[in-house]
This record gives sequence, C-alpha cells and structure tokens, in this order.
Amino acid sequence: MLAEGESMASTSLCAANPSASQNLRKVSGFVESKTTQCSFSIESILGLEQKKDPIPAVKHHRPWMDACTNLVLGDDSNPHLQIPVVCYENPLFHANGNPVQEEKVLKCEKYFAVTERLSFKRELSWYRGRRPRTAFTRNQIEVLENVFKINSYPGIDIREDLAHKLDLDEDRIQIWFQNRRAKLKRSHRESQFLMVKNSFTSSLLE
Amino acid sequence: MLAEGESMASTSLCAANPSASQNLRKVSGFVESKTTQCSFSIESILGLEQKKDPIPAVKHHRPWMDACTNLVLGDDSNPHLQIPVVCYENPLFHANGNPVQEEKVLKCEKYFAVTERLSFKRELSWYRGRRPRTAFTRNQIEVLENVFKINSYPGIDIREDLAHKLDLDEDRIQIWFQNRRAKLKRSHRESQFLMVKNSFTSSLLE
DNA sequence: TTGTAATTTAATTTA
DNA sequence: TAAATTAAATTACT
Repeated sequence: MLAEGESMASTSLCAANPSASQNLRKVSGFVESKTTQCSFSIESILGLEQKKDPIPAVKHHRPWMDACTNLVLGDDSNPHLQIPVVCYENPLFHANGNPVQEEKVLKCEKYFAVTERLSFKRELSWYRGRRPRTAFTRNQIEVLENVFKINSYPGIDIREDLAHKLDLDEDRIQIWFQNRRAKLKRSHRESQFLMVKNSFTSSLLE
Repeated sequence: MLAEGESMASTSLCAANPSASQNLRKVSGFVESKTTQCSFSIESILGLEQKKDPIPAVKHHRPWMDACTNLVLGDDSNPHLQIPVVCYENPLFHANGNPVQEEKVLKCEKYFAVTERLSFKRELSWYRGRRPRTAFTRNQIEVLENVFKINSYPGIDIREDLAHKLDLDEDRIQIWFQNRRAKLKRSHRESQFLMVKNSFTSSLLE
C-alpha cells in the first residue's frame, strides 16, 4: 500500500527553486506560470516546495514503533500506532459535494489536483511514526523548570541524571529543554514588542 | 515520586557544556548562570520552593490586547491556577460574565480611551486573555473548505494568499487548517471505530 | 450542548 | 542547535 505513492510523477514545472516561495510572496497575486522556462512549480504554489520525499531513506530510531512494525492495519487499542488506511475527502468523489461550489468562489487551478496524493502520503509518513505525546507530571515539570532557571543548556550528564531521577528518557529531557528555550525566547521577543508598542501608545496619550 | 528526603547523587547543573556559553549569550534576558563555577545541584533545587518570582512574566503574542492588559501580572507556568487580575469597567462587558470576578478591578483610565473598543471583546475568564473568537463568513469557510479538499497543508505562500483574498490574518488561516485537519482526523477515527464495531456486531449475528 | 476557534506544548523536520 | 511546523490535548466561546 505504501508502494503506491512511490510512483508519483514529478509535478514540478521546473526544478525546485528554494527562492520560489520568496518571489511568490512578492508577486502575491496571480502566480500563473510564466512563459519562460523557469516558472513556479506546482509544489511551490501549493506550499509543498520544501518538502522532500516524505518517507525518508534513513529510518529513525523509533522504539515505540516496534509493536506495530508488522501490522498492516493499525491496532485499535492504540490509536497512536495506527496506520491510517483512509480515504480523505476527495473533491472528485465527494458525496454531497456540490460541483458548482468549486468554480464559484475561487479560481482553484492553482490550488488544484496533483497534490492530493502528496498530502496523503505526507500524512501517512507523519502518522506512521510519531511518538505518543508524553504527559509530564506536575512534579516532573516542576523539577525541569527549576533546573531550567539555573541552566537552560544542561549537558548530557545532567540530562541523563534528570532522566534517571525523573524516570524519563534522556531524549524527552532534551526535547523539553529545546521547547522550553523556544518558549522563553518567544516570550522575550513578544514582551519586547509589547513594551515598544505600549510606550508608543502611551506617548500618544500624553 | 521524588520524596523530600530521597538522596540523590550530587550533580552540578553547570557542568561544562561547550556551546552553552555561546548560546546563553544569544538568549538575552536569561543570562544568569554559567559565570563562575556554580555549585547548584538538583537536590538543592528540588528541596526548596525558595523562589517566588524567578521566571520573568511570560507574555504571549497577543496584539489584540492593549496596554491595559499588559500591566497585569501573571505567571504562565501554571495556567490552570491563574486568576483573573484585570477587569474593565465597561458594564456591557459583564453582561454574561461571571460577577464574582468583578471585585478585582483594575483602572486604566489613561489607556481607556484607546482601548475601549477592544475591551468589549476581551474576556477575562480565569484565564488571561484570549483572542476574540473569529467568526468566519460563509464565503470564507467555503473557500477554505475548497482549498482544504485539495491541499490540507498549505504552505506560507498559499496561506498569505488566502489571507489576502479573504481579508483575514495569515494566523487565522493557519489555525483554521490545523483545526480542520484535527477535525478530519477525528471523524476518520470515529468512522473507523464504527466500521470495526459494525463488523464485530454483524459477526455476532451470523 | 455542539461545533469550533484559540491555546499550549510535545514531537518532528530542516538547515 | 534554532526555527518553523505539526499533532495532540485542552479550553472556552457562540
């Protein structure tokens, strides 16, 4: 079943261009393919330009996937391990879909077709192996937060130590600190933005 | 899980991390540790609840909020325990609100004129501030649904394009697609469940 | 009450 | 590792 997607024909109108998305935004209206040889690929138009083959050649280490490696269908008892054998909504086969809708509102050409299998495949690859979301206990969070206050870049030894003490994988610790740093940075950026905005606003009121 | 008296191996939280000093410099606003050899241990952190205000007030990006709200203090680290600290004097605001919260009133006369219009939509539930719920028009929904059928993972270009065409923020577009994908997945899960259930029931009837 | 917009955060990908 | 993005889970508004 997975092999089906492998035969996906290349839809690029030209070689993938990393700067295409930038240009596209400036053009910002119609992105009809140019008549010259280099135009925007459908992928770039549909926002998929940067996505490589969704099924990576290099298999990551996913111990939590072992249970369902040989399953064709997902195990219902564990939705996280399910491989969706789905028929996502298909505009061509929509039961109650009104074909009139499509032409009415938006010119769909540039959004149209071609990518359906792509996104399907993409979802497949995502659902295939995504670690079940870890739910940290309050105590774990508390410890992690306290450590974070002192050292937001714990080395491997500290992470291992925390992992052992909190009964978590070291990977979880690492990811947690990554996300925590991102959160801190974001909040800092935003508070700065608000400060500037507020001082500006209050200066207007004086 | 980590009892008070539990003995743990002493681990320096500031163990040498080659990239830590560099990265710490980047994260301006949180440059506390990593100066001299510090002797914080996990134990020292776990035992005490010494710090009351260590984490800088985390502010999220909420442009729809005005200066008034930004005066409010709060701790994001535990959103569930947050209490409403800000209230506005507009009686209309409390029309269907919780009267219990009215005691805590924060006066912001200085900013009131500017923010009056926005205050209407600001909800001060026991949470801090939430973007006023966007009410998409039928046409907007229709367009979004049509695009979704074709590409449920629109990239930034399409999102911007849609935002411009539908007169919405790009953020709204992104959130809409996220929620739409979640909805699709949910419905798919449910239909699969029904299929399994039905086949099971019919197998019982044979 | 239901549907869904909004929020938070763990996990993933890319570079 | 940051940055962007995703799914998951939840909150809360209409």
